[in-house]
Amino acid sequence: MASLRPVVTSVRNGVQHRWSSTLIPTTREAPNDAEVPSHVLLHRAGFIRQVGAGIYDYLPLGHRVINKVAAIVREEMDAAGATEMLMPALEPFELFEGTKRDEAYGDNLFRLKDRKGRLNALAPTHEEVITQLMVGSLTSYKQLPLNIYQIQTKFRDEARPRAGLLRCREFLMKDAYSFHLTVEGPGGLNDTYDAMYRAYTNIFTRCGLDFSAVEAESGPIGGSASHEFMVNCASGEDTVLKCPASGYAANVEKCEIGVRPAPSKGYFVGEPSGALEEVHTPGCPGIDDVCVFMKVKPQHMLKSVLFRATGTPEETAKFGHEYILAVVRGDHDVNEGKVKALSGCTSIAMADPAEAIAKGFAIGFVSPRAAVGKKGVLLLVDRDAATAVDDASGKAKFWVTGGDKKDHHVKHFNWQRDLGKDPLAAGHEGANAGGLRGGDAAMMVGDVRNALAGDPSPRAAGATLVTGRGIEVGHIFKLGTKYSQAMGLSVLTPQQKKETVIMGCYGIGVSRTMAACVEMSHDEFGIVWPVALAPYHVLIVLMKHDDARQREATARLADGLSAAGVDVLIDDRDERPGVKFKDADLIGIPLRITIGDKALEQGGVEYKSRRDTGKGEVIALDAIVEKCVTTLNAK
RNA sequence: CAGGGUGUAGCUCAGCUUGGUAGAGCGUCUGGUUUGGGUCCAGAAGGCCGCAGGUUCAAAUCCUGUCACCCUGACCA
Repeated sequence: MASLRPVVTSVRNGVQHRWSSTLIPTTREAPNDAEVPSHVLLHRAGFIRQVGAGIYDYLPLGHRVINKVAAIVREEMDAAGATEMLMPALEPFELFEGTKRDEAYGDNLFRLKDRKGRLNALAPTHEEVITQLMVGSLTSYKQLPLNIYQIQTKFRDEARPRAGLLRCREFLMKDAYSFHLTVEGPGGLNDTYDAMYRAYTNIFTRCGLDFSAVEAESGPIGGSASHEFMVNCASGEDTVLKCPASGYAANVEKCEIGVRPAPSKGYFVGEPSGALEEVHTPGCPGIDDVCVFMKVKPQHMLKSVLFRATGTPEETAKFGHEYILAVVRGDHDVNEGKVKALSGCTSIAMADPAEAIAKGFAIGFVSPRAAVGKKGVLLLVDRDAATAVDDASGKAKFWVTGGDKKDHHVKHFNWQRDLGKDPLAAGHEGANAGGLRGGDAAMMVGDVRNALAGDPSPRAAGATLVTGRGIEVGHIFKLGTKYSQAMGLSVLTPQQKKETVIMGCYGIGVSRTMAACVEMSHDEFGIVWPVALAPYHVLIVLMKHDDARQREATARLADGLSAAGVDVLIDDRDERPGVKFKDADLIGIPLRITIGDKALEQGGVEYKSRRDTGKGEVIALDAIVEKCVTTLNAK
């Protein structure tokens, strides 16, 4: 039985797989609930199948792509000094209670009871688990810094899974956690954060993706600084803003706005555009409804959004206000992070409508006047809303805003005449000491809206921001001590003092990266994989699967390619040529070699790149391996 | 969570308004034909009409409930 003895080799060959021996269920039509290109194409090309809402099978082709992404991630993480481990997806629920993330995540956290009735969670991410592990493992500064990662399935009970692999309830993620004694200096958090930034740049570059690194909010994970890595793609669900002059880039939640020139006459100063007039606007609580009903443009409306301070009673008392009313122009969006920053209140949420109505706010019809004469209401006015003169036309600014009673709006609102107090009054006290106009301590002017294309850049004078769309595939955070503090992770310093460990965390959506790549790189015929992520490098299309000469040429070619480290898929199906070519375009392997009588008569085979149109070129059999390797390496 | 939509063959869908024993195309299987961009012909298999209840002599069809999935928003390391 010598022939059955396993052959052990250290030579790294590419694989040779046969279409007829694997599962590649291509379809002519996609299921009707697939809408985005990546979902349609990954389904049609036989990479994925839906199992439930936000839950997918990764078929052999899909799995190979996932593994290629993961391999690149591993190489770059390892090269950056991180080491891999594996944590469980199933965790005792108490872990999340300890850090209050059961509340922070809310319904997004999968909960399940075991047979003993104990509550467990399916992990959406692993800060608690790894911090607990470190509490039992780290004792000395000598063990730091440390950067540990894993590639593992994550669970999030998304309110609305959508867009195929782009927003799933179960997905594959690489998450890394780093531990430090200091932020600055050698071995500090900043060192590792920068190393991860470089590693991520390497990873997504090697994947062949067109991406941007942008400044971001850190979200419920908490922490101080954060960057998102976004695949640039018109169909992306996130908006990013960039300054072409300085290279500054940020997502819309984070993006600062440069200096916006103040109105020529000053904030709030100017004559009314007409007599204040009440308009009956039945059933029109929204800006869009009112604009249609009253035939005004959104930029002539004042939008007032009510927030409530949600800190502890002590925190709210210290803050001094219970509600915050943010006013922006009707065509602008309130930015919650900027409301927090300007107000100085760190925990706020949209006010509960019922509660707000009970407090006298006519939700849906609120104007800035609603903040006047009530106790504990801070009024924040965006710079673009705090004007009374339209500098472009030189005329009085025409404002429509809420009537502060149900189903009514007012027009010709003027800040000085109609606010109910003098917005120019002196007395800049406390939180309002920023020097901007804004009446008393309960009123401020500043930046509380999302940045838009055309806004001044915050990093380069004279430059304006441009917008693009992106798909988030990576996110790095400086966590600080949020988890180490809560869970008691500390080490002894050289001075023999206990010091709380400083942490960072670094995520990559592995399965989402596959989908983002398809979103970015496809055409009307199918997927166009970059070489690095393609499930196979070369597809050999065997025209006559039972022709001896063609089979022999195919075998020789496949051996040559795989020996050179090239992954080969052989389409050996008994199908008509048209079917095979259509499927070849659909699954998007970078290089296609057709073996048929036509080219063989000339002693060659037909060679075609997926990106090229047309029929391809005939290459001599003894030159084709080198041609493929050269082309693949050049990409 | 709010609003909207869809559940009929592996996939795309028709049939439902007006109740009468289940249809097409694609795919699959068989035989023939064809053989370089989703051939052509003939035949076959394949359905708890999402599930439960109700109305009726009779329900894919009407009514009630329920579940699932999708879209828009809210939400979202």
